[in-house]
Amino acid sequence: MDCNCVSDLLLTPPVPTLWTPGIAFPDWAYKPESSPGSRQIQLWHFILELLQKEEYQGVIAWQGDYGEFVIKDPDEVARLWGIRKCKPHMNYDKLSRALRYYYNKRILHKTKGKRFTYKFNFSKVVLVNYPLLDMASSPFLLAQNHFNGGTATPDCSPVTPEALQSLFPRLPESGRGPSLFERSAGAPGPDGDKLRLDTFPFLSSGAPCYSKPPSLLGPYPRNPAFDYPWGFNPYLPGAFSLNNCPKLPPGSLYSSSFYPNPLQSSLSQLPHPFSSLLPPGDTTGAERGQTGGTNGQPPRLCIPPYPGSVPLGRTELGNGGTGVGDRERGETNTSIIGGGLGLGLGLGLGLGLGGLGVGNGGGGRQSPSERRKGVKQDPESDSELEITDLSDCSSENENEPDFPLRKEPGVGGRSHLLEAKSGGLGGVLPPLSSLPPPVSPHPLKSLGPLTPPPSSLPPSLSPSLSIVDRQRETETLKLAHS
DNA sequence: GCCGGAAACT
DNA sequence: AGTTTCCGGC
Repeated sequence: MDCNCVSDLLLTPPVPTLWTPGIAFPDWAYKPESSPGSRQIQLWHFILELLQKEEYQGVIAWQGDYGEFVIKDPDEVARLWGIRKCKPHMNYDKLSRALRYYYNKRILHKTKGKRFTYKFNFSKVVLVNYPLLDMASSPFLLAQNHFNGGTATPDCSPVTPEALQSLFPRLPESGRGPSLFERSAGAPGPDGDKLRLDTFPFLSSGAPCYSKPPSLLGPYPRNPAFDYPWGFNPYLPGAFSLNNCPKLPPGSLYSSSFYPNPLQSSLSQLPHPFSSLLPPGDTTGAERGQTGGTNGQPPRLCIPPYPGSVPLGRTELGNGGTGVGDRERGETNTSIIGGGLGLGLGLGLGLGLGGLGVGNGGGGRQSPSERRKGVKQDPESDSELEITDLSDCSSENENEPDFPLRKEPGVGGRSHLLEAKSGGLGGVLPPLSSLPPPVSPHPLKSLGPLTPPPSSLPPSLSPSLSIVDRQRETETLKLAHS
């Protein structure tokens, strides 16, 4: 029997579902071209997913520093992961091994001295998620530099609303609070909207812009405020569902209602350093702990007051950065945008969101005991087997027992929990009380699906294209169009 | 508990 | 590639 995990649901209907407005992780993020199974959820995705859900707070939760989380119930997390991956024998030991592989990738690192505590390197996560982002011209980068306190170079042109618009042509309009756009009279709709720059205070900067940001050239001193400048927004409703192992109606997993308006949520949850720059009146309703949820759900984010604004600037970071070298270990929290960009531009954004191996099932895989000479008993024996909603999640090996199941916290109620009306974001935001320390959300993340690659587009416009190629192509197309 | 090598699996 | 599985070592 096959394991109907996420991949199955994601693979058919190819793109549309994935491009549902508001989806946190666009289709391309899953690197469909990389391998047949590239859409399978990755562990860190899963971790983030758990982290953002209140029902799993007792299992795993943000704690401590930015991006730091504690696995309160390792066994349970492992079990859930096992369910997701259809690996009945998953345990914390194995899961943690997988987590350790993230050390090298700079996605995670261990918080030394704290049991079961890890920390996300959000910028890496972001980079991984935004391979298409033109970092070279992205004003966001500038912001980063600004926040890093770099020095200016003369050749910076301002970021115009038009520029932003071109960068993020599909920025949706937020449903509540200050709109991200100002409608231009003549041209309603996305194309007629102008991005409200005041909504992106962090984009502006009178400060310096760099032809080559220092932060890209190497590690920079740790500054808590900038640890995760483009952090993955742990508050964002997940792009994943815990229970996609069982057959569920696709809608329950990826319907637009499942996701909040990412733009709104992201922007309203500006990264810590940026959020502090928000104009007092410009934080969206979601902020300041208002009850603002459109669905009556409490807002889940808290944006600090706005100390002032900064002028705009644009940078020309043509060549991104240098590669990042060494792995980050321990508490040293370096990297971030610098390293990330370097990796992204230099290495072609190596990490993909997608895992490999389509759901799968099948396979004539040897059992561990067969594989190894040593006969080792699986600690998770069949003794406590139970079956719940894993019915469709067969083990990869017919001989293997099913999952030892415990109750799944809120699995059933999650979808409604996460429900958010399109355009509204409050609904999915976690309650302030459950907020981890302000972690930087990633504004771009929501902008992500800059444009779902229309099926009509030439194949070359596929996500697999390099940033540069893509850019060129896009421009070419534009020209052709005009 | 945590680490990371090694090999296998998808 | 991203785990999964196992394992020896600290």
